[in-house]
Amino acid sequence: MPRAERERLILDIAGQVFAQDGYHAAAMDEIARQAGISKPMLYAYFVSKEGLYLAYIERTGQELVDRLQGSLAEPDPLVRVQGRVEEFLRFVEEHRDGWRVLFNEASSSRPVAEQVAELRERIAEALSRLIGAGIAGHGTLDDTTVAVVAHAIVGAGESLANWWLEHPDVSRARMTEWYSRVIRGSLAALLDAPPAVA
Amino acid sequence: MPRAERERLILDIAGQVFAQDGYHAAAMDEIARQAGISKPMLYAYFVSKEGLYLAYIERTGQELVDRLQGSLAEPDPLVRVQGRVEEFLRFVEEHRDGWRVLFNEASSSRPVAEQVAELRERIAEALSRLIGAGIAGHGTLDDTTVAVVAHAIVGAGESLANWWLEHPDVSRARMTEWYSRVIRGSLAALLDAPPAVA
Amino acid sequence: MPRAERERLILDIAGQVFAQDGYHAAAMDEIARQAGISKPMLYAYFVSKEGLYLAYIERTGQELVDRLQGSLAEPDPLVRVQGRVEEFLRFVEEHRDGWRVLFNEASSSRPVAEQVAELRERIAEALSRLIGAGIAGHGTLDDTTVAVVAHAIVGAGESLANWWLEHPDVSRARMTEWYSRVIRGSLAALLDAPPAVA
Amino acid sequence: MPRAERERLILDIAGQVFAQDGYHAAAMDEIARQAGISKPMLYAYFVSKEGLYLAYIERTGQELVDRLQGSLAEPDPLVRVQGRVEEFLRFVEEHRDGWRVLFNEASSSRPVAEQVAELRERIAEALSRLIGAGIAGHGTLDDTTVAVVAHAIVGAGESLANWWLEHPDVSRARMTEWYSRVIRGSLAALLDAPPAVA
DNA sequence: GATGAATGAGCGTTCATTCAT
DNA sequence: CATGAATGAACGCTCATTCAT
Repeated sequence: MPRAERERLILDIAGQVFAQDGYHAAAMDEIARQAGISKPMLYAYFVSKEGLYLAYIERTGQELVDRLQGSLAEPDPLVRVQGRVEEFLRFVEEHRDGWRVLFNEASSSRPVAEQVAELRERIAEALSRLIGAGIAGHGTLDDTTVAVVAHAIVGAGESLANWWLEHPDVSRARMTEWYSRVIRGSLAALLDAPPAVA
Repeated sequence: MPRAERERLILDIAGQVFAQDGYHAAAMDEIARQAGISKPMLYAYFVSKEGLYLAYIERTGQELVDRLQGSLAEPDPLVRVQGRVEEFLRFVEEHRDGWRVLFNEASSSRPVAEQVAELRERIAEALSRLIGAGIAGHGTLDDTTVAVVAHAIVGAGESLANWWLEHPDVSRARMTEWYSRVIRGSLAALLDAPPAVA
Repeated sequence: MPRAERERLILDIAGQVFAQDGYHAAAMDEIARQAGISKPMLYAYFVSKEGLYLAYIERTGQELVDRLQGSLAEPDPLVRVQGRVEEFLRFVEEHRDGWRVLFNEASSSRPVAEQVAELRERIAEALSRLIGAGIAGHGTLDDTTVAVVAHAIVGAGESLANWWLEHPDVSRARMTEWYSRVIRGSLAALLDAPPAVA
Repeated sequence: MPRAERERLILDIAGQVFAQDGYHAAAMDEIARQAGISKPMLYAYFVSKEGLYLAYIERTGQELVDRLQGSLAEPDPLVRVQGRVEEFLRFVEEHRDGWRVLFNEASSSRPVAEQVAELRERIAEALSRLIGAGIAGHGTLDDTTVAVVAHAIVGAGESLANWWLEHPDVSRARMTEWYSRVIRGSLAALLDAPPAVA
């Protein structure tokens, strides 16, 4: 089995275990066993438990970012927002483990927390660009305001996704509609009037 | 030193340590040392590490909930929202440790995770009631939609609070304004039109 | 409450707890609580956990020895043996806790083990004297042989008593008969012929 | 070193420590140190302190039972009894630690106490069978009487063995003779006449 | 390249024992 | 005289990590 493939396999398993047990409770023994390799191999591939965790977050986070940055070709901003939102919710649907690991367990160790924080930042930035493009023609927002609303939107999305995980009978379409409206409403409310000065 | 006071002191210290190291990495030895008492005392007061953690979450969460549920007397919903938001941000300002423990570290052990999840739920419900009262006269929202937007607002608030912690030079007034607008905008956008059906 | 009486009370409680939980698992906290006094008092009376245990063994053992050494007036050795045996079994019946503590938990700490061993020795010696008197006229046994058979008889009695505790429906009369026969038979067998030389 | 051999080694060491300190006072650290392995290995082999103790009791008890149940071929019951007694005393001689652990420390934890009690029962039962076979032709004893005398004999043996451990200059031959006589005498005395009825 | 076997270091918890009052 | 409050010292157990093969 080529190295890259085995790496992927291990990360998949690790994600499951991390999602189920949490970072600390997850045991390297268990991951190695489920992956069908020996513990020294695990260490050869990922150096340490933290390394494994970071690699998983990196891979999963990258995929999320990729989805969110997918085609911006769509001209209608409204449709564009809905498209992104749907991609996001698809990700949550398809990567429940990844989602849980990324957004339900920020803490753990310092470097892990930082990497997760950085990922959030990247997502917020990507979102900020979308917002910048989206509001063109409807007004202007200074950079800080854009960053803030981007974080608000990211946070709302996290929370909605978690709510959705516990209400799986709600359709993706409804979630998309709700989340899209929250986004549009938030933006509109901020464009509506200049923010209070400090 | 009377028992109640010492209890408070210990919880304060514990909050610091939990916020800094995370639940698992936090050591009872360290907490006892910083609190200036012996480990057996720690156990006499809080039974177990989990007990200590839960007590901290309980106390801190209760205070947050209290603040959010403070006087609803204000008739103008707009002002009312801003009042709540400001209370919330004050809490974050004054209880940075508590905030971190409550909202950056959901996982840990099962009972702990449950207690934190329950707290989020209580906040979302309190918010739902506020929303229900707030939109009276502007339209109607079915219960699910209210719950969803409540969670979106809670998530946005979490995210904004975390952003703020890393940009402490931004004034509370600006944060209040932004967050209030996000809330109003989200509500308005959902009232605007019926949500998509499943 | 006079000191002596309280001492007795404490020992009674301690015996219950020791019998139920064993030496190590028995907690001074528990004993103090059940005795209705504070822990420092417990220590004032008995110095240490071991001291308390030793005091209990001393008191209980003494009572057992006293019973075994009761009136030797009875001229008929057969009746005398049966009398002693019945006293012994009465003790077991009336002091189940004491019996358990004395004979089911020899080990624990070194000094405790020694005290229990010494008690056994005292009982065996008392028995040896009985034996010496009893066999007068039926032959002679050297001192070592007497000591050995005394220990055999003591051990048989312990074992029978424990068996009895688990078969409480068997009457004391039957037990007395059996044990008496074992004793007489053992003695007879040793008198029967000179023991092998070393 | 093959696993089985190390297992044996560890059990030997554990027996020494348990015999010397008693179950509770014996520390896993100490056992590991004396066995020249690390504590985690100890746990890998025996799961827990209790597991180690039970394994030791199991092994040692099994050997004792095996010895007691050795060849019954000998036709002469008198010789047969002496053979068994000698085996028993050999066991005590060769496994002083094991003897102490098995018969001087019943208590400890519940499962341990049960296992030791069960072992005693097995020995008494084995003995009961021997007795049943031995008295054939000399009379009859009801089952309860046989069980009782078996327990008496076991108890006498325990006590004699303990006495012997403190008088090591006495030869095994003398002990064998004494114990055999006690056994024969006890049986004879019970056969002699029907036991008193309850 | 791969692993079975091994461990260092640390954590939560308990309890006999003792001050300060 | 009596105690509530406090602790030092262990102990059982676990797990990420690494040699020796």
